[in-house]
Amino acid sequence: MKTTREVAQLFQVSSRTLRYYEELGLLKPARSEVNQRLFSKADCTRLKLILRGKRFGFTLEEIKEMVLLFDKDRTGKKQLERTIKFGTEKIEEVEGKIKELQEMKEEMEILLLEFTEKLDK
Amino acid sequence: MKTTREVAQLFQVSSRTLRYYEELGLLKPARSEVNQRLFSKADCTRLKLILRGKRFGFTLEEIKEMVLLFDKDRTGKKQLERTIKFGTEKIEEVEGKIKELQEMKEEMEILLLEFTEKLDK
DNA sequence: CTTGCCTTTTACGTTAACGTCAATGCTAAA
DNA sequence: TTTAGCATTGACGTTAACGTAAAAGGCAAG
Repeated sequence: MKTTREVAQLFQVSSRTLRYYEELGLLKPARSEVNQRLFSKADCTRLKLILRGKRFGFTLEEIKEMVLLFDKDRTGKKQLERTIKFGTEKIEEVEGKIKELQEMKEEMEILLLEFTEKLDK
Repeated sequence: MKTTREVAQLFQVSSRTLRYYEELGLLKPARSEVNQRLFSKADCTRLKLILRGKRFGFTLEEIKEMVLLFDKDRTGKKQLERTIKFGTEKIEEVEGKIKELQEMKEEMEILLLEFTEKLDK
């Protein structure tokens, strides 16, 4: 169990950010006897997911949607089917992003090559 | 040469957004005799780059930096070298993002598999 | 010519994602 | 016991990226 300060340092975010994520229902750290936040390993994993989502331009609302869907124990068949559908969609989105990034990379490499040639001659 | 409305529709952004990008120096469309914006093919290409950057969570400031660097004719050797260094860094960033996305995809696929198995039995 | 639809600039409004500050409280050290 | 160093909850401030409304003008149709 880690304190706010520890987690903040570990992930390079402010304590305010952690409180904000809790406010939005993205994190639910336990509390000590004196009401201090205690982050479990699961909380840290979740935070990692949140920060990764952010790095790819997802909003916190979108991230919440994803985290909550993949988090809860989906028992009912209907629920399970919806989760699977959602997951499949998200995976396709990610695939699309990967393709786009690869295009981007190639274009940048071509540009870079041109510049390098200019430099060489 | 396309008008604001045409470009806006084509890229699914508002006219305000186009004006805002011009305000920031990201776009520099020509003007007609009656002072209306005219977007060349180059402007459209640039807009495409901007929107792609946004989709990956870059801020408009970062995008501006990239667009301007890759845009201008870099003549001086020093300038060229700096551009190449910057470009190399950016490509590495993109590579990192691709890797991370692939990890993300794999994790999601594992999760999905678990859910699917639950459903099957 | 005037009505309607487009554009322009100016300027204030809005929302997400925090930053920052104040007031309060526990507690370990001096 | 007082001082210092943490954490807590409000609550107001800030910034990026636009939205939106107002005022003015071009121009083609009726």
